[in-house]
Amino acid sequence: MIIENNISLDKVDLAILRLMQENSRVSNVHMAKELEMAPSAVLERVKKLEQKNVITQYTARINPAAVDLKLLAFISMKASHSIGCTTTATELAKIKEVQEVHIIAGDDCYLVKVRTTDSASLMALMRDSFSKITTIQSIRTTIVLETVKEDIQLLIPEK
Amino acid sequence: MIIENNISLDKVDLAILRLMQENSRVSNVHMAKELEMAPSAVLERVKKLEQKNVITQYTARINPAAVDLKLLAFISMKASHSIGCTTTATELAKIKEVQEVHIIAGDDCYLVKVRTTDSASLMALMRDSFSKITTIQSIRTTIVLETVKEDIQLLIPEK
DNA sequence: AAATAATTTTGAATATTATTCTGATATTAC
DNA sequence: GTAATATCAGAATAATATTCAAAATTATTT
Repeated sequence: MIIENNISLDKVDLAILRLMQENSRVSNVHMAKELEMAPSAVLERVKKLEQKNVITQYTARINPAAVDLKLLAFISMKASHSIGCTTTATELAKIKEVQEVHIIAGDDCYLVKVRTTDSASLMALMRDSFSKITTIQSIRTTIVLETVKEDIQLLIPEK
Repeated sequence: MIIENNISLDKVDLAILRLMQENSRVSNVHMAKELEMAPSAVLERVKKLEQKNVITQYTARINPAAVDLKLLAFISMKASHSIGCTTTATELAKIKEVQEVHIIAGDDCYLVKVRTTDSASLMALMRDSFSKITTIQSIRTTIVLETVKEDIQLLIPEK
Protein backbone atom coordinates (compact mmCIF):
# COMPACT_ATOMS: atom_id res chain seq x y z
CA MET A 1 0.00 0.00 0.00
CA ILE A 2 1.40 3.34 -1.04
CA ILE A 3 1.38 5.94 1.70
CA GLU A 4 0.20 9.30 0.43
CA ASN A 5 -0.42 12.14 2.78
CA ASN A 6 -1.39 15.20 0.81
CA ILE A 7 -5.04 14.54 1.60
CA SER A 8 -6.90 17.04 3.71
CA LEU A 9 -10.11 15.91 5.34
CA ASP A 10 -12.36 18.31 7.20
CA LYS A 11 -14.97 17.53 9.85
CA VAL A 12 -17.68 16.85 7.30
CA ASP A 13 -15.46 14.36 5.47
CA LEU A 14 -14.70 12.53 8.71
CA ALA A 15 -18.39 12.48 9.59
CA ILE A 16 -19.19 10.95 6.21
CA LEU A 17 -16.43 8.37 6.66
CA ARG A 18 -17.77 7.47 10.07
CA LEU A 19 -21.30 7.05 8.75
CA MET A 20 -20.21 4.98 5.77
CA GLN A 21 -17.89 2.84 7.86
CA GLU A 22 -20.83 2.15 10.11
CA ASN A 23 -23.14 1.39 7.20
CA SER A 24 -21.94 1.77 3.64
CA ARG A 25 -25.46 1.37 2.27
CA VAL A 26 -26.68 4.45 4.09
CA SER A 27 -28.53 6.80 1.73
CA ASN A 28 -27.33 10.26 0.81
CA VAL A 29 -30.66 11.55 2.06
CA HIS A 30 -30.02 10.11 5.51
CA MET A 31 -26.48 11.41 5.64
CA ALA A 32 -27.69 14.80 4.44
CA LYS A 33 -30.15 15.00 7.32
CA GLU A 34 -27.47 14.00 9.83
CA LEU A 35 -25.06 16.57 8.48
CA GLU A 36 -27.70 19.21 7.78
CA MET A 37 -26.84 19.70 4.16
CA ALA A 38 -28.25 18.85 0.74
CA PRO A 39 -28.08 15.25 -0.55
CA SER A 40 -26.33 16.45 -3.69
CA ALA A 41 -23.60 18.06 -1.61
CA VAL A 42 -23.07 14.83 0.32
CA LEU A 43 -22.89 12.91 -2.94
CA GLU A 44 -20.21 15.23 -4.26
CA ARG A 45 -18.17 14.75 -1.10
CA VAL A 46 -18.51 10.99 -1.33
CA LYS A 47 -17.47 10.97 -4.98
CA LYS A 48 -14.39 13.00 -4.11
CA LEU A 49 -13.49 10.68 -1.25
CA GLU A 50 -13.69 7.82 -3.73
CA GLN A 51 -11.62 9.66 -6.34
CA LYS A 52 -8.98 10.61 -3.79
CA ASN A 53 -8.83 6.96 -2.78
CA VAL A 54 -9.73 7.78 0.81
CA ILE A 55 -12.57 5.29 0.53
CA THR A 56 -10.97 2.25 -1.06
CA GLN A 57 -13.91 -0.13 -1.12
CA TYR A 58 -17.47 -0.71 -0.03
CA THR A 59 -17.81 -4.18 1.32
CA ALA A 60 -20.13 -6.53 3.17
CA ARG A 61 -18.93 -8.25 6.31
CA ILE A 62 -19.89 -11.86 6.25
CA ASN A 63 -20.40 -14.18 9.20
CA PRO A 64 -17.54 -16.72 8.96
CA ALA A 65 -19.69 -19.45 10.48
CA ALA A 66 -22.18 -19.08 7.65
CA VAL A 67 -19.64 -19.94 5.01
CA ASP A 68 -17.81 -22.56 7.03
CA LEU A 69 -14.44 -20.90 7.13
CA LYS A 70 -13.58 -20.80 10.78
CA LEU A 71 -9.93 -21.72 10.96
CA LEU A 72 -7.34 -19.00 10.71
CA ALA A 73 -3.65 -18.96 11.44
CA PHE A 74 -0.91 -16.47 11.99
CA ILE A 75 2.55 -17.07 10.61
CA SER A 76 5.85 -15.41 11.16
CA MET A 77 8.78 -16.12 8.88
CA LYS A 78 12.25 -14.99 8.09
CA ALA A 79 12.90 -14.03 4.51
CA SER A 80 16.18 -14.20 2.66
CA HIS A 81 18.11 -10.97 2.43
CA SER A 82 18.61 -11.24 -1.32
CA ILE A 83 15.10 -9.94 -1.92
CA GLY A 84 13.75 -6.82 -0.26
CA CYS A 85 11.35 -7.10 2.60
CA THR A 86 8.61 -5.22 0.78
CA THR A 87 9.02 -7.29 -2.38
CA THR A 88 8.55 -10.49 -0.44
CA ALA A 89 5.58 -9.04 1.39
CA THR A 90 4.03 -8.00 -1.90
CA GLU A 91 4.44 -11.52 -3.25
CA LEU A 92 2.85 -12.87 -0.08
CA ALA A 93 -0.06 -10.52 -0.49
CA LYS A 94 -0.74 -11.94 -3.96
CA ILE A 95 -1.58 -15.35 -2.55
CA LYS A 96 -5.33 -15.71 -2.59
CA GLU A 97 -5.61 -17.34 0.81
CA VAL A 98 -3.53 -14.64 2.47
CA GLN A 99 -5.69 -12.02 4.11
CA GLU A 100 -3.14 -9.79 5.78
CA VAL A 101 0.59 -9.23 5.54
CA HIS A 102 2.46 -7.09 8.01
CA ILE A 103 6.13 -6.28 7.95
CA ILE A 104 7.17 -6.29 11.57
CA ALA A 105 10.09 -5.40 13.81
CA GLY A 106 11.75 -8.10 15.89
CA ASP A 107 13.12 -11.56 15.26
CA ASP A 108 10.76 -12.24 12.38
CA CYS A 109 10.00 -10.27 9.24
CA TYR A 110 6.35 -10.84 8.55
CA LEU A 111 3.10 -11.52 10.27
CA VAL A 112 0.67 -13.18 7.93
CA LYS A 113 -2.97 -13.99 8.42
CA VAL A 114 -4.19 -16.82 6.29
CA ARG A 115 -7.49 -18.53 5.72
CA THR A 116 -6.99 -22.24 5.73
CA THR A 117 -8.68 -25.44 6.75
CA ASP A 118 -5.79 -27.00 8.60
CA SER A 119 -2.29 -26.18 9.67
CA ALA A 120 -0.67 -28.84 7.45
CA SER A 121 -2.17 -27.44 4.25
CA LEU A 122 -1.21 -23.98 5.41
CA MET A 123 2.42 -25.06 5.73
CA ALA A 124 2.29 -26.58 2.29
CA LEU A 125 0.78 -23.43 0.82
CA MET A 126 3.49 -21.25 2.35
CA ARG A 127 6.33 -23.50 1.29
CA ASP A 128 4.96 -23.78 -2.25
CA SER A 129 4.56 -20.06 -2.66
CA PHE A 130 7.84 -19.09 -1.10
CA SER A 131 10.25 -21.62 -2.48
CA LYS A 132 10.04 -19.61 -5.69
CA ILE A 133 10.90 -16.23 -4.31
CA THR A 134 12.81 -16.64 -1.08
CA THR A 135 14.27 -19.06 1.40
CA ILE A 136 12.12 -19.88 4.35
CA GLN A 137 14.14 -19.83 7.52
CA SER A 138 11.39 -20.45 9.99
CA ILE A 139 7.63 -20.68 10.16
CA ARG A 140 5.80 -20.56 13.44
CA THR A 141 2.07 -21.08 13.30
CA THR A 142 -0.56 -20.19 15.82
CA ILE A 143 -3.95 -21.71 15.46
CA VAL A 144 -6.82 -19.42 16.30
CA LEU A 145 -9.22 -21.30 18.54
CA GLU A 146 -11.90 -18.69 18.77
CA THR A 147 -12.27 -15.17 17.44
CA VAL A 148 -14.04 -12.69 19.66
CA LYS A 149 -13.71 -9.60 17.53
CA GLU A 150 -12.55 -9.74 14.01
CA ASP A 151 -12.47 -7.97 10.75
CA ILE A 152 -11.52 -10.43 8.10
CA GLN A 153 -12.38 -10.64 4.46
CA LEU A 154 -13.78 -14.04 3.71
CA LEU A 155 -13.12 -15.56 0.37
CA ILE A 156 -16.44 -16.66 -1.04
CA PRO A 157 -15.76 -19.62 -3.35
CA GLU A 158 -16.30 -19.03 -7.07
CA LYS A 159 -19.34 -20.37 -8.89
CA MET B 1 -18.89 -14.18 18.15
CA ILE B 2 -21.44 -16.95 18.41
CA ILE B 3 -20.92 -19.81 16.03
CA GLU B 4 -24.15 -20.97 14.44
CA ASN B 5 -24.19 -23.44 11.67
CA ASN B 6 -27.75 -24.22 10.74
CA ILE B 7 -27.53 -21.84 7.82
CA SER B 8 -27.86 -23.19 4.32
CA LEU B 9 -26.63 -21.05 1.48
CA ASP B 10 -27.21 -21.98 -2.14
CA LYS B 11 -25.28 -20.85 -5.23
CA VAL B 12 -27.38 -17.71 -5.64
CA ASP B 13 -26.75 -16.70 -2.03
CA LEU B 14 -23.00 -17.18 -2.45
CA ALA B 15 -23.08 -15.18 -5.68
CA ILE B 16 -24.86 -12.34 -3.89
CA LEU B 17 -22.35 -12.47 -1.04
CA ARG B 18 -19.49 -12.35 -3.51
CA LEU B 19 -20.99 -9.34 -5.30
CA MET B 20 -21.72 -7.48 -2.10
CA GLN B 21 -18.34 -8.27 -0.62
CA GLU B 22 -16.81 -6.84 -3.78
CA ASN B 23 -19.03 -3.76 -3.66
CA SER B 24 -21.69 -3.38 -1.02
CA ARG B 25 -23.20 -0.40 -2.78
CA VAL B 26 -24.04 -2.43 -5.87
CA SER B 27 -27.67 -1.96 -6.91
CA ASN B 28 -30.27 -4.70 -6.88
CA VAL B 29 -30.83 -3.97 -10.54
CA HIS B 30 -27.19 -4.70 -11.33
CA MET B 31 -27.13 -7.86 -9.26
CA ALA B 32 -30.40 -8.95 -10.84
CA LYS B 33 -28.86 -8.64 -14.30
CA GLU B 34 -25.77 -10.57 -13.25
CA LEU B 35 -27.85 -13.33 -11.72
CA GLU B 36 -30.55 -13.22 -14.40
CA MET B 37 -33.43 -12.73 -12.02
CA ALA B 38 -35.78 -9.96 -10.91
CA PRO B 39 -34.53 -7.13 -8.65
CA SER B 40 -37.30 -7.89 -6.18
CA ALA B 41 -36.11 -11.47 -5.85
CA VAL B 42 -32.56 -10.33 -5.23
CA LEU B 43 -33.77 -7.90 -2.61
CA GLU B 44 -35.66 -10.65 -0.84
CA ARG B 45 -32.52 -12.77 -0.75
CA VAL B 46 -30.44 -9.91 0.60
CA LYS B 47 -32.97 -9.15 3.33
CA LYS B 48 -32.92 -12.79 4.38
CA LEU B 49 -29.13 -12.85 4.46
CA GLU B 50 -29.29 -9.83 6.74
CA GLN B 51 -31.95 -11.37 8.96
CA LYS B 52 -30.07 -14.64 9.24
CA ASN B 53 -27.01 -12.62 10.24
CA VAL B 54 -24.99 -13.98 7.34
CA ILE B 55 -24.26 -10.42 6.30
CA THR B 56 -23.23 -8.72 9.54
CA GLN B 57 -22.43 -5.26 8.26
CA TYR B 58 -21.98 -3.07 5.23
CA THR B 59 -18.86 -1.02 5.61
CA ALA B 60 -16.50 1.31 3.81
CA ARG B 61 -12.81 0.52 3.72
CA ILE B 62 -10.79 3.60 4.41
CA ASN B 63 -7.23 4.37 3.39
CA PRO B 64 -5.26 4.43 6.65
CA ALA B 65 -2.85 7.04 5.27
CA ALA B 66 -5.74 9.42 4.70
CA VAL B 67 -6.71 9.49 8.35
CA ASP B 68 -3.16 9.40 9.71
CA LEU B 69 -3.45 6.20 11.68
CA LYS B 70 -0.52 4.19 10.47
CA LEU B 71 0.87 2.58 13.57
CA LEU B 72 -0.50 -0.77 14.61
CA ALA B 73 0.75 -3.31 17.09
CA PHE B 74 0.17 -6.92 17.95
CA ILE B 75 0.15 -8.04 21.55
CA SER B 76 0.20 -11.43 23.17
CA MET B 77 -0.55 -11.82 26.85
CA LYS B 78 -1.18 -14.43 29.47
CA ALA B 79 -4.42 -14.13 31.38
CA SER B 80 -5.13 -15.30 34.90
CA HIS B 81 -6.93 -18.59 35.20
CA SER B 82 -9.54 -17.25 37.60
CA ILE B 83 -11.44 -15.70 34.71
CA GLY B 84 -12.36 -17.66 31.60
CA CYS B 85 -10.42 -17.12 28.43
CA THR B 86 -13.48 -16.02 26.51
CA THR B 87 -14.56 -13.60 29.22
CA THR B 88 -11.22 -11.88 29.16
CA ALA B 89 -11.26 -11.77 25.38
CA THR B 90 -14.73 -10.25 25.43
CA GLU B 91 -13.52 -7.56 27.81
CA LEU B 92 -10.57 -6.91 25.55
CA ALA B 93 -12.88 -6.57 22.58
CA LYS B 94 -14.79 -3.82 24.35
CA ILE B 95 -11.79 -1.52 24.36
CA LYS B 96 -12.33 1.03 21.63
CA GLU B 97 -8.78 0.99 20.34
CA VAL B 98 -8.75 -2.81 20.03
CA GLN B 99 -9.52 -3.93 16.52
CA GLU B 100 -9.12 -7.67 16.75
CA VAL B 101 -8.92 -10.24 19.51
CA HIS B 102 -7.94 -13.84 18.84
CA ILE B 103 -7.78 -16.60 21.40
CA ILE B 104 -4.79 -18.64 20.37
CA ALA B 105 -3.05 -21.90 21.12
CA GLY B 106 0.52 -21.87 22.36
CA ASP B 107 2.42 -20.07 25.11
CA ASP B 108 0.16 -17.06 25.03
CA CYS B 109 -3.61 -16.74 25.27
CA TYR B 110 -4.51 -13.83 23.03
CA LEU B 111 -3.42 -12.04 19.94
CA VAL B 112 -4.68 -8.50 19.94
CA LYS B 113 -4.51 -5.91 17.21
CA VAL B 114 -4.64 -2.36 18.45
CA ARG B 115 -4.66 1.03 16.87
CA THR B 116 -2.28 3.29 18.69
CA THR B 117 0.16 6.10 18.12
CA ASP B 118 3.08 4.68 20.05
CA SER B 119 4.07 1.54 21.86
CA ALA B 120 4.29 3.23 25.27
CA SER B 121 0.70 4.44 25.20
CA LEU B 122 -0.34 1.02 24.00
CA MET B 123 1.28 -0.56 27.05
CA ALA B 124 -0.47 1.92 29.31
CA LEU B 125 -3.81 1.23 27.65
CA MET B 126 -3.45 -2.51 28.09
CA ARG B 127 -2.35 -2.29 31.70
CA ASP B 128 -5.15 0.14 32.56
CA SER B 129 -7.82 -2.01 30.99
CA PHE B 130 -6.59 -5.30 32.34
CA SER B 131 -5.65 -4.51 35.88
CA LYS B 132 -9.37 -4.51 36.57
CA ILE B 133 -10.21 -7.93 35.23
CA THR B 134 -7.08 -10.07 35.17
CA THR B 135 -3.40 -10.25 35.97
CA ILE B 136 -1.09 -9.51 33.12
CA GLN B 137 1.74 -12.01 33.05
CA SER B 138 3.45 -10.84 29.92
CA ILE B 139 3.00 -8.45 27.06
CA ARG B 140 5.06 -8.71 23.93
CA THR B 141 4.54 -6.01 21.35
CA THR B 142 5.41 -6.02 17.72
CA ILE B 143 5.42 -2.77 15.88
CA VAL B 144 4.11 -2.91 12.35
CA LEU B 145 6.52 -1.04 10.12
CA GLU B 146 4.57 -1.31 6.93
CA THR B 147 1.36 -2.97 5.92
CA VAL B 148 1.21 -4.49 2.47
CA LYS B 149 -2.23 -6.01 2.57
CA GLU B 150 -4.64 -5.28 5.30
CA ASP B 151 -8.22 -5.34 6.30
CA ILE B 152 -8.56 -3.21 9.34
CA GLN B 153 -11.37 -1.13 10.64
CA LEU B 154 -10.13 2.35 11.27
CA LEU B 155 -11.57 4.29 14.12
CA ILE B 156 -12.60 7.64 12.76
CA PRO B 157 -12.36 10.16 15.60
CA GLU B 158 -15.66 11.54 16.91
CA LYS B 159 -16.79 15.10 16.05
C1' DA C 1 -9.72 45.73 1.96
C1' DA C 2 -11.73 44.92 -2.46
C1' DA C 3 -11.87 42.19 -6.53
C1' DT C 4 -11.31 37.95 -8.66
C1' DA C 5 -11.09 33.12 -8.97
C1' DA C 6 -12.07 28.64 -7.33
C1' DT C 7 -14.69 25.67 -4.71
C1' DT C 8 -18.76 24.20 -2.50
C1' DT C 9 -23.59 24.18 -1.68
C1' DT C 10 -28.34 24.43 -2.78
C1' DG C 11 -32.71 23.41 -4.89
C1' DA C 12 -35.28 21.76 -8.62
C1' DA C 13 -35.81 18.55 -12.40
C1' DT C 14 -35.00 14.03 -14.02
C1' DA C 15 -33.34 9.28 -14.00
C1' DT C 16 -32.66 5.42 -11.54
C1' DT C 17 -33.45 2.36 -8.01
C1' DA C 18 -35.72 0.34 -3.90
C1' DT C 19 -39.70 -1.45 -2.10
C1' DT C 20 -44.20 -3.40 -1.86
C1' DC C 21 -47.65 -6.42 -3.23
C1' DT C 22 -50.11 -9.99 -5.72
C1' DG C 23 -50.32 -14.02 -8.09
C1' DA C 24 -47.82 -17.76 -10.16
C1' DT C 25 -44.44 -21.39 -9.81
C1' DA C 26 -41.40 -24.29 -7.67
C1' DT C 27 -39.77 -26.79 -3.63
C1' DT C 28 -40.22 -29.31 0.46
C1' DA C 29 -42.55 -31.86 4.04
C1' DC C 30 -45.82 -35.11 5.39
C1' DG D 1 -50.21 -37.18 -3.90
C1' DT D 2 -51.46 -33.11 -1.25
C1' DA D 3 -50.56 -29.33 1.75
C1' DA D 4 -47.47 -26.12 3.38
C1' DT D 5 -43.65 -23.31 2.49
C1' DA D 6 -40.58 -20.73 0.00
C1' DT D 7 -39.17 -18.37 -4.10
C1' DC D 8 -39.84 -15.68 -7.98
C1' DA D 9 -41.59 -12.31 -11.55
C1' DG D 10 -43.91 -8.26 -12.91
C1' DA D 11 -46.26 -4.05 -12.16
C1' DA D 12 -47.15 -0.01 -9.33
C1' DT D 13 -45.41 3.18 -6.12
C1' DA D 14 -42.11 5.36 -3.06
C1' DA D 15 -37.72 6.70 -2.29
C1' DT D 16 -33.36 7.86 -3.72
C1' DA D 17 -29.52 9.06 -6.82
C1' DT D 18 -27.90 12.08 -10.10
C1' DT D 19 -27.47 16.13 -12.84
C1' DC D 20 -27.14 20.94 -13.49
C1' DA D 21 -27.41 25.95 -13.18
C1' DA D 22 -27.30 29.46 -9.98
C1' DA D 23 -26.12 31.18 -5.44
C1' DA D 24 -23.11 31.14 -1.62
C1' DT D 25 -18.93 30.47 0.41
C1' DT D 26 -14.03 30.33 0.63
C1' DA D 27 -9.48 31.27 -0.96
C1' DT D 28 -6.35 34.04 -3.61
C1' DT D 29 -4.62 38.00 -5.70
C1' DT D 30 -4.10 42.73 -6.37
